[in-house]
Amino acid sequence: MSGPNTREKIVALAEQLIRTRGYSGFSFKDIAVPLNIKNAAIHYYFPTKKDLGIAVLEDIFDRSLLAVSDSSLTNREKLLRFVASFERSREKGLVCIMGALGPGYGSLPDELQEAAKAFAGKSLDWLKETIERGVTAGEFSIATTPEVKAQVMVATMMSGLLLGRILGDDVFENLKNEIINELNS
Amino acid sequence: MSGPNTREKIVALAEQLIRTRGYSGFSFKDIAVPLNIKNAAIHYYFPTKKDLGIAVLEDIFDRSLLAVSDSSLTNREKLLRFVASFERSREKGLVCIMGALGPGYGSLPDELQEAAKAFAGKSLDWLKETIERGVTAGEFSIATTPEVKAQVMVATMMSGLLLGRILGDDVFENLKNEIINELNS
DNA sequence: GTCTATACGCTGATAGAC
DNA sequence: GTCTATCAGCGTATAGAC
Repeated sequence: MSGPNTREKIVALAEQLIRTRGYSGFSFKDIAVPLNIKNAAIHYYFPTKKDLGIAVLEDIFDRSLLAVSDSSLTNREKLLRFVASFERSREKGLVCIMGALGPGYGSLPDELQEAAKAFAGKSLDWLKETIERGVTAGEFSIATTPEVKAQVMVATMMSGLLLGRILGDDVFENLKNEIINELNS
Repeated sequence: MSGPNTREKIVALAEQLIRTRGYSGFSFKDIAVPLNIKNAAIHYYFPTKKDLGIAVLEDIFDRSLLAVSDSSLTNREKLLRFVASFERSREKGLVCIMGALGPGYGSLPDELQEAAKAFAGKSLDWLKETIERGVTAGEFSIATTPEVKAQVMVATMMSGLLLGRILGDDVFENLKNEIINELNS
């Protein structure tokens, strides 16, 4: 009924669920029903829930790298794309994956914790290097180290999504603009 | 066995659980077992899980107001106390309550969503006013409006806790210091 | 106030047919 | 690949005894 790309549909829906309810907040049923499959079909692709979680993390990482690795872009443009990706999340009502996994982090399966840690580390490394290059190229300036600036950027955008959910779009917009404005100096 | 303050013990443990695992990540059993009571005893105090969640939120709000409402403090000192409260959370491995509820916000019971919204709104209002007064009194200066500055402050501290969990204390320290440094200008 | 007992749907997961 | 059938355990919640 659902074709040969069931696996991808499962991952896509699982991502959405994790990013709206958290890892402990979704079940196999939440995937099986909308996709018109049985939970046994999910287990065929992903032996355990943890495996599904890891697949989601890998999928997000691949896509976010792709969205941002166009070498014809300036470093400033890359960072703006990074910010824009949070804006698209906001529009869909999703929080970022780190924001989704952070609260329950300590009670996640070990492998999933490691995957999340690797994801976060690689994201911050990419940001740091992009900021570093942008500064060297004179595209913008920063008031602190590239590393701390990278942390401030994710922290602000991540919380923008979280607070935006609770308090409304204005908060997200304000936070986003703070980051963009600082990229113009 | 547990005396007349069972209710308070339940709320205290529930708070800890919500702030380590999220609302959907803890169960009545997680409370009953360590407290040596039966889950029926919890239901005696809190008819539903949602009621317990709301009680936790109210408890946190009362305590955080108390910690910060000493009128002999300068506004700058009050803000530093606000920052320090996140530091204590960090030491205990807890995220802030907004960070804990944000990810699953849309799937929380309606009443709990409203309580969280009210909590967040009141916290930001207090911050905004304290910042405003501090600026007027010449205790420090800000580069944006008090409202946006308040949002930046919570956002940074909140994410500090979330990212700190995944990536380690350094990240939290960096983020915290960014906020403190800006209070020295 | 706290317990025992119980309801009953949901949970992640498995075995085996097709 | 997907299904049916089934599992043991956990989830919140209730009734009624003490």
